[in-house]
Amino acid sequence: MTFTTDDLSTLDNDTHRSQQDIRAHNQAVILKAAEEEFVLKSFRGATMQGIADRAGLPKANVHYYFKNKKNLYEKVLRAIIEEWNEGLVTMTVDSDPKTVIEKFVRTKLHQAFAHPNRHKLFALEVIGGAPHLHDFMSYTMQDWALDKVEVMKTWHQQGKIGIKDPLQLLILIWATTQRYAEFETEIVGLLQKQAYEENDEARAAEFLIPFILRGCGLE
Amino acid sequence: MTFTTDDLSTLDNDTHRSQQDIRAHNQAVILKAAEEEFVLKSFRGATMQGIADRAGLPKANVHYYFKNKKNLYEKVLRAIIEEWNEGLVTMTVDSDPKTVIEKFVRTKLHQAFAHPNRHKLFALEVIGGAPHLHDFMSYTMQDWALDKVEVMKTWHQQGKIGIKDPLQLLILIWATTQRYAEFETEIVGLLQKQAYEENDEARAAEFLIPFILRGCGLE
DNA sequence: CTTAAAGTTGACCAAATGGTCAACTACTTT
DNA sequence: AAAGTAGTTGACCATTTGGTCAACTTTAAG
Repeated sequence: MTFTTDDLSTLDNDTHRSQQDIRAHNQAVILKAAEEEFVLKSFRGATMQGIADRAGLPKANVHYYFKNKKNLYEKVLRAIIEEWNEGLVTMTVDSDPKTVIEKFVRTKLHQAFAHPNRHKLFALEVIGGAPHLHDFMSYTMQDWALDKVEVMKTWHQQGKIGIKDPLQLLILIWATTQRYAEFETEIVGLLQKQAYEENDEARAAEFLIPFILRGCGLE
Repeated sequence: MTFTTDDLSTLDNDTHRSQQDIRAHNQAVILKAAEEEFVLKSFRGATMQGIADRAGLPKANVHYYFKNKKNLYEKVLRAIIEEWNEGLVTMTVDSDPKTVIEKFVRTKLHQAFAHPNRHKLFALEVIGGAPHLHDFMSYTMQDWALDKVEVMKTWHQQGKIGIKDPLQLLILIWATTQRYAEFETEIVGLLQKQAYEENDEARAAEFLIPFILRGCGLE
């Protein structure tokens, strides 16, 4: 898939458009609509009609671009995995723990605020037993995680970090960063706002990073 | 509601049972089945037939005890709110931060391991915009949270705690404890197990409590 | 300009599913 | 023991919804 979900409004409806543009544009519009609908209603609750309405297209047109609902859902999930891969931080035995951890937290937090719906969808999947993400979680993610755990264990042996059980640290970092996306509804309420504002990401980072570094015995 | 979901198998099928027992028993069986089905399939994806099968009863019998699907769902949600209320920790300006925070984390963590499905269902609700929990979150929860934030702000002014922005701490504690329930599938995989074992709660506590206390500048 | 290919869309269908109901059985009360 | 109440259940119905299709319009190619 080569299209993007950014800038969906570049092309006018009454201008002549190349078929390539039409494909890319419509697929992107549909994917965005589907993402919203799936987050709000979950897989079974989302309807093709609802997605079509959100995309401003007739239902049959959605089926023209995506074979069926499951296929569309899996295409939406793919974006999640791609973003996950972008968040990988290189972490070796020789890295500086403080630098690496700070960068990792900052990246994850930024992704959470940038694409909350993707994180929500990922969470919905995992909570429901990850039926569509099973392979990804059993291989890609687990391999990456256990490798990083080994690195951090070495750090601990070298006295560079005060964490005996790095898997728990990894879980904590994922939990605390992704939380701002997944529980947006709750947190926005606690902040007594209607939606996140620009500085909320910075406010979270300003709290989280020193907190986690202190927790690791790193300052 | 006065029945409980514990000990569903006390009563034999071929013994004569009082109608009171029958009611309590069947409602409990159905609620438990519904909880599982709703977690796995979400509200719309769960079917009354599926719940009935899981409960080992005909579908019409489920409708005999619960007016309709929405009603059943709301009854399941009620258990969540009740558990939430049990997790409240008294926290006043004069409390000892270390004691209170440790107890709070431990209680929340214990609830997460004891009733993962309830936490998953709560998360599903919040992610989907909390349509059924809106009042609870806007009043009960928010009042409690903002009150505790004020207490912790006072602690900070008194130099008893190194946290300027206690709301973020509250979010972090909820995130890290509830995570073990919500992301059970993922974490169990990372632990390379089929399911949590007895010591996994202790292992999480052993990591989390000192980590959070250090983060708060409390040891 | 003509032919082919791509995109659009209203109408339609089959399956799934929430909910009802009437007939039936099992308990409870007097 | 008889009458009344509570619980059980298969059969049924109306609605929703994923998916198809054929007729139609627009863009591309020769």
